[in-house]
Amino acid sequence: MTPADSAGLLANSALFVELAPTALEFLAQRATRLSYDRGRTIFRQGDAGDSLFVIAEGFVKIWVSSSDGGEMVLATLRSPDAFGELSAVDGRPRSASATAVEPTMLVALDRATLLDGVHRHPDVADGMLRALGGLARRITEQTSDLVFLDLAGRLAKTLATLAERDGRPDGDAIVLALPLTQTELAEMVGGSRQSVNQVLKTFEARGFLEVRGREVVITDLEALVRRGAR
Amino acid sequence: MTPADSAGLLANSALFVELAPTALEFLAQRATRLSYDRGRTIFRQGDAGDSLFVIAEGFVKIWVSSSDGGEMVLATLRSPDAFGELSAVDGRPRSASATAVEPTMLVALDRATLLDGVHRHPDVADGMLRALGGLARRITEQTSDLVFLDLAGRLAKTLATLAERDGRPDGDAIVLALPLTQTELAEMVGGSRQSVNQVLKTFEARGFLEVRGREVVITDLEALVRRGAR
DNA sequence: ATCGGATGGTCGGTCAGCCGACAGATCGGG
DNA sequence: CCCGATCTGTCGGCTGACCGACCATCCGAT
Repeated sequence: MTPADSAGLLANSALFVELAPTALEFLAQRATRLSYDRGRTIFRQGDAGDSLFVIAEGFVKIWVSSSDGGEMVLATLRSPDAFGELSAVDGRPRSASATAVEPTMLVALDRATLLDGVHRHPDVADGMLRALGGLARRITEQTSDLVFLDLAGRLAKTLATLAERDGRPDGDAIVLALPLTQTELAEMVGGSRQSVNQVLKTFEARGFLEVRGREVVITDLEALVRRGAR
Repeated sequence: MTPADSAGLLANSALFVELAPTALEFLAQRATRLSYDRGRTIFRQGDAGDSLFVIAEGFVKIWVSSSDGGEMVLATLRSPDAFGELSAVDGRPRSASATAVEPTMLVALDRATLLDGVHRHPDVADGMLRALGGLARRITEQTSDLVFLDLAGRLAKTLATLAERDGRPDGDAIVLALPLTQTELAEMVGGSRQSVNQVLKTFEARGFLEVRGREVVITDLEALVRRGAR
């Protein structure tokens, strides 16, 4: 991947849309490229590290863990999403861990480059501010969902969101070929694996979806959205 | 309150520490001042509005509500804390509501001023980025607490945090004279009023604290912190 | 001083969701 | 293509926490 490729990628990410070509070039020339095998850790909660990553290809999960082994998945991301913004912005330790769920290629920008970019090109600042704002909004919504919705509601909402982003239309239905196990799905909604499996089955019984091995075929998105509404 | 007073206040807030005098003046001259009676709504979730507020005096709670009447308190703030950053940064509707819990005076900066400031004074951009980063970190922690900690753990942690910020030392103990009802305390930790009351009593029985009407006297902060650790 | 609405304290009944356990299905590396 | 490891599906017991209900107390306003 050449710097020109990086520039094209960065221009796609929500962070740097509508960035002037000079600003884009400034960033692209200082970007580094990394690749990770399936299952590889990109960084760990508590680590030092100040890079921001933009996904060129692959699938990444962002998660936190508790001292007694529990895990919670905060987000699943694919190209052209970005992550690692927090440490890049404030220089403090990673607030969560990142793992490549599929073979993944990343473009990395370090803190110095980013701050430099912010100072030289105000549009970069705008992009970063919008990105952090979006992040804060998403987490806020996740927090209130944990309080206001029951497990089935949270699962319905999560599936509906995944369907919109990752779904492959197939007639009326939407096929979700997620690289996620039910355990990981459970960690996304803050529930146990067993309960998620059970809810999935009730959704199937009600005709909202079909579970086919690792695939979930959503047959009634409307109903799912309704079930996940507050 | 004069623009000079505003400048002094803004300089105190975490947002604009170490800001050059010229940048500070730029903001202070464009700031407006507002006051709210106890119980007054500052803005509501879903409203249009693009101002950022810095608290000059008083006590503000930030909260979200569900369609069926539930409420969750995301944060309680006092001088020189700031809020409303999200809409100020991205121009989208308010992600939460803000209410003055005590008589409150605010200094307001609107989106146009802020973006202008970001472009003219890179240090303003730094401050905003740090502020949003801190916000995202706090909410992330709150989310994982909701998943990993039980009600008693969340309450212990919340009380410990409040003690650090709002506590008045009294010998070995720390007196918390919160303008919060137990219902509001429950909304802060995502529990019911009755359960919070019950947990409070078990903490009292174990000698962690004493409940004296609206006041909570923390006698064993260490124990509380331990109970709230993951 | 008095009154009414808000707040605090407490009790059981009920239930969503956790957990351990186990069998069968499926996956993917060699 | 094979085999161990991982993942799915399901059961039943257990319990943290919610919820309605009720009374006592407090506080601010008249």
